[in-house]
Amino acid sequence: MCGRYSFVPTKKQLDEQLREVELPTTLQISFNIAPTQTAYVITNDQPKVMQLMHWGLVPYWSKNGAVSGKMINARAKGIFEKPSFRVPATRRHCLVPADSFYEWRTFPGKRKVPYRIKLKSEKLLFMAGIWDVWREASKELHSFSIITTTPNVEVAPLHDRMPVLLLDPEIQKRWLDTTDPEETRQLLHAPPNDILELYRVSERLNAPGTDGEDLHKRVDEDNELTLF
DNA sequence: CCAGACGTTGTT
DNA sequence: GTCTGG
DNA sequence: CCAGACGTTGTT
DNA sequence: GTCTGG
Repeated sequence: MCGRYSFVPTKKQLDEQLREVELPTTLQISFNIAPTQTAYVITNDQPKVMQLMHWGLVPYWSKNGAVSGKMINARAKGIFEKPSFRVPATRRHCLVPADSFYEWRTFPGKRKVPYRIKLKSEKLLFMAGIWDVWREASKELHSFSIITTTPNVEVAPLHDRMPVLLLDPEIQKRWLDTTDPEETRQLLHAPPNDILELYRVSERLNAPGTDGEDLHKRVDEDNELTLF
């Protein structure tokens, strides 16, 4: 699954992977992006713009337009059958840029230990997303959801879900452009093995609202915790 | 027909 | 908006 | 995802 | 235990 991630791009990553996108004058970065917060997405509607949207999809037919954080993820399997996702899955695709995402392991005593997962290649990740816009009177609320699938071998020891990663620029374009359900389905699969690396990070990450570069620092494994 | 839900994950 | 349950 | 709240009444 | 907020 993906319930927390980071967007702290290096200049190299911006130059190489976001050069076709207009960047805001002040780029909002975060080591700890949590559900309901705003984060950047690149949509099929405006593929040259980084748009800030709320994480946690609010369907266009929502009664109150509340960002609940309930729909932060959408399962790839069955996405067209869900009333909340059917329209976005067809014609509102987006890319969710990230340098890493996080997963937790829970230990007896309820201790939760976070791990950072990133590409070995040091490239930015583009997670597959869907977006929607809710309108009432003059109010507009844009929101998105990250699509999940079964994990590859690196992530499997931590969790049984992970975000769909669109690794190739051509695949990223196809994701934004397609409105064909069959092509959409085909693009939503687990990534190949051996492309990701992961390491333990500080439990300071657990509290939503904390931020800072120390959240990306490696933490040595405890002997007391048998992890792998 | 109308009312109410519409989602995912993890844990036991 | 659309589907499910009663 | 995790953390933190979860309630009412009466008194200061 | 379960819901809400970030």
